[in-house]
Amino acid sequence: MSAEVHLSRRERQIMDALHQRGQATAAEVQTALPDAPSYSTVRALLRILEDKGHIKHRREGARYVYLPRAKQETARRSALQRVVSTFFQGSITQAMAALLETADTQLPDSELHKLQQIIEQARKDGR
Amino acid sequence: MSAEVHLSRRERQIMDALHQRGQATAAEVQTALPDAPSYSTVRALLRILEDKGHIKHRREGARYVYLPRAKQETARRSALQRVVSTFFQGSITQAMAALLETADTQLPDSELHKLQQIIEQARKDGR
DNA sequence: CTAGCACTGCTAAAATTTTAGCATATTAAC
DNA sequence: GTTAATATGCTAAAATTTTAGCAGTGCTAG
Repeated sequence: MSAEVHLSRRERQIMDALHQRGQATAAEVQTALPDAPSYSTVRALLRILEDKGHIKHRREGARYVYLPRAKQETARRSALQRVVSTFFQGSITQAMAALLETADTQLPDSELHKLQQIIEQARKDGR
Repeated sequence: MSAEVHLSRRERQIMDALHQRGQATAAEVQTALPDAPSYSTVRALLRILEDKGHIKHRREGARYVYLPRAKQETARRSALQRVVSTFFQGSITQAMAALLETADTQLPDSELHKLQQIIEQARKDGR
């Protein structure tokens, strides 16, 4: 379990695929990768990632199902923090504003309403 | 200018440093990198990134100041999209909710108020 | 129980990335 | 205009990453 924090290009791609899906078999990961490499390549990388402690696997019949070791919530949080600090100088408000504009189409009013409620709640909690 | 989209580990680190700062000299990039490599290593990578078309440089007296070639807004947008699709199954609302909780400390009420206004505006625009 | 299929483990070669160092250029001070 | 300090350009070696393929294992159908 090397404590390496910085993933290589392929390793990151695989972690992304797993985060997106929650879990996946080697074959699923393979098809999910850009410029999909050979099957045995994917398995080698999965083994490396497991070695490094980033993922774990569960046996399911004949095969392994891989999943991230960190809780989804933790992974989400740190991904967001990275983006906010790298691209928005740490301003959560700015990031949220950009997020609103990111939508391909306008968010449905119901979603916007939800957001208003969430923020309203945060304001109350803050007191 | 190879059209390679997927950056290597170091390349990504350098792009992050540049995005965070807007622009930087080779020396500044060097100190910004985790496990800072030698100066000439940084210069080599900067040249490679420029080759690939990801960054450009401006001469400033004796030295170069490097900066991302993509507009900040574009970079921000695609970074957010990646996070939303990888970690939030595409749900902007969920991402925003998580963002609110991400704050180390509660966001100041004034910021929350700003957000409410932004959302209010979005609702109006949506009509 | 056994053959066929689909999977994993491992090893080593290929490809890419990362690195240092030497050669050369530019600036600024004197 | 010389010199010292600080840059960049380039090349090739070192290190890491990525890959394929072979050997072995477990499942499942007949």
